[in-house]
Amino acid sequence: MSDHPLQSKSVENFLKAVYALQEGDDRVATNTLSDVLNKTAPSVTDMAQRLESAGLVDYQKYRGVVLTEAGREIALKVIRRHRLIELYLVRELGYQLHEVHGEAEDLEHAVSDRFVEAIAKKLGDPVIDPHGDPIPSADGTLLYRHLMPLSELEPGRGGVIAQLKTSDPEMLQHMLDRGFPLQGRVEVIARDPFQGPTMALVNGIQRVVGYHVAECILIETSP
Amino acid sequence: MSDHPLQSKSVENFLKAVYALQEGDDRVATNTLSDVLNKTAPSVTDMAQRLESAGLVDYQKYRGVVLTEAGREIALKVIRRHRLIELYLVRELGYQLHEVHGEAEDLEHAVSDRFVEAIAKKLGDPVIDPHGDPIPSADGTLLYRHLMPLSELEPGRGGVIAQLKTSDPEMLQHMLDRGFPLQGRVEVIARDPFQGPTMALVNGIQRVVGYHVAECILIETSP
DNA sequence: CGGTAGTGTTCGCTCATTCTAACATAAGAA
DNA sequence: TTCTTATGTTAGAATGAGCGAACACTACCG
Repeated sequence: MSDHPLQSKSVENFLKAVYALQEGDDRVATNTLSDVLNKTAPSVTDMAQRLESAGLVDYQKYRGVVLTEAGREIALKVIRRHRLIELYLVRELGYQLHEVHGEAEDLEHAVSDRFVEAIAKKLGDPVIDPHGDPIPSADGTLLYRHLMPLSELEPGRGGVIAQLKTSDPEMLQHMLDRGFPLQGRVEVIARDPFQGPTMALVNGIQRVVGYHVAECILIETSP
Repeated sequence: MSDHPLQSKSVENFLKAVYALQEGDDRVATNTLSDVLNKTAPSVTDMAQRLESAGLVDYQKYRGVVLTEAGREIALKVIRRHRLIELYLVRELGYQLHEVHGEAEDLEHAVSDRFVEAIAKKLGDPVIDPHGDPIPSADGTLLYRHLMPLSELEPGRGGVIAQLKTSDPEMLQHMLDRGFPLQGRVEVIARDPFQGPTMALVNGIQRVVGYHVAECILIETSP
């Protein structure tokens, strides 16, 4: 079942990265992938060519890659695994939010479909992972929410913290340290210009956070 | 932490196999390993040489391998992982006994120490896995029990089924089908000669099982 | 003691994944 | 448009993991 011909850790990570970087129909540059995957550019080009001939991506010399339908399916499956595992680690095994990414990164390539569906069931078929990312359903459907970065919310506007968009454990920890937990009610008070810090009320307490971090705090806005 | 230089799936499986085959100080033949691991003989020799120079086994040309202390440590760690995972799958995720081996076989190479200790804790630091095998403790200690194969128990003698010593899901299922569950109280009634079937009472019900299967049903004997 | 059957090793290759160094192309500045 | 810098690609090599075919060693039989 999960023994497709080309299904190694590197392939899965490659497809996952392409999926993440490819908004809409934009082609993803090999060098961008090389950064994200921490591989040298030639390695990426090579993988792109191999996956092209496996029918998982459409690769064109000097023009980057896009996922084919087959590639997208695998990417979504891997993402489903990843996010379910993260949630499972938090809910069942007492992991802290900042610890789960690394662990899931390895496990997602080792678990069977049987395992994934067992934990999904145990968790009650969740659609949101502990970072607030949507969990693709088994058939590849994603919950859609219109979220805005905290950094773009006008003073006076507010909502609920819906997603902490970073896989860097340090940044995640920083967000929590600064008092921006998932599900927190937030209202922007002010923002300094020139990409300065944002001041906000979170659950009634005044908080401050830098611009680049605020970009990664996504808000489900309320009127 | 778990990023030792040479720690791949193949290495871990190799060490695990050597551990399992090496009773006492006997050297393990490369061809025996080649059978167990489902690899060709040259592959095994090759691995033996690589692990020799990594200091994990003592390999001597034409004389097979034995684990070094370092190799034994890794083997025990992998076995601990494997057995804890099996128990976890049964207890927490509703797996059937015959399903766990395969899944654990993959997961054991992907989980972190953090994960292993989290499930160990959740399970209450168990010392026996769902097949009745002892689970090595974190520092490598194994519960010792003196067990006898059902096939060697004289008629009239009995005890408790302590271990189902097979990793073949089919055989495992067969044992359960024939009415020999772990923890069952068993008393041998009779045995046919020439490696014939054993007749026994299990939890008061009369059961029959073939010789080769009875060899794999281990009994904690009572007087 | 010598020869053969069986066991174990070496050789030479392949594939996947990665790297560095050298080359090629595209795109914007002049 | 030409040139330069950015960005990408090929070439060539290494490593880990395997394989089949050919060779080497052991051990036992006579």
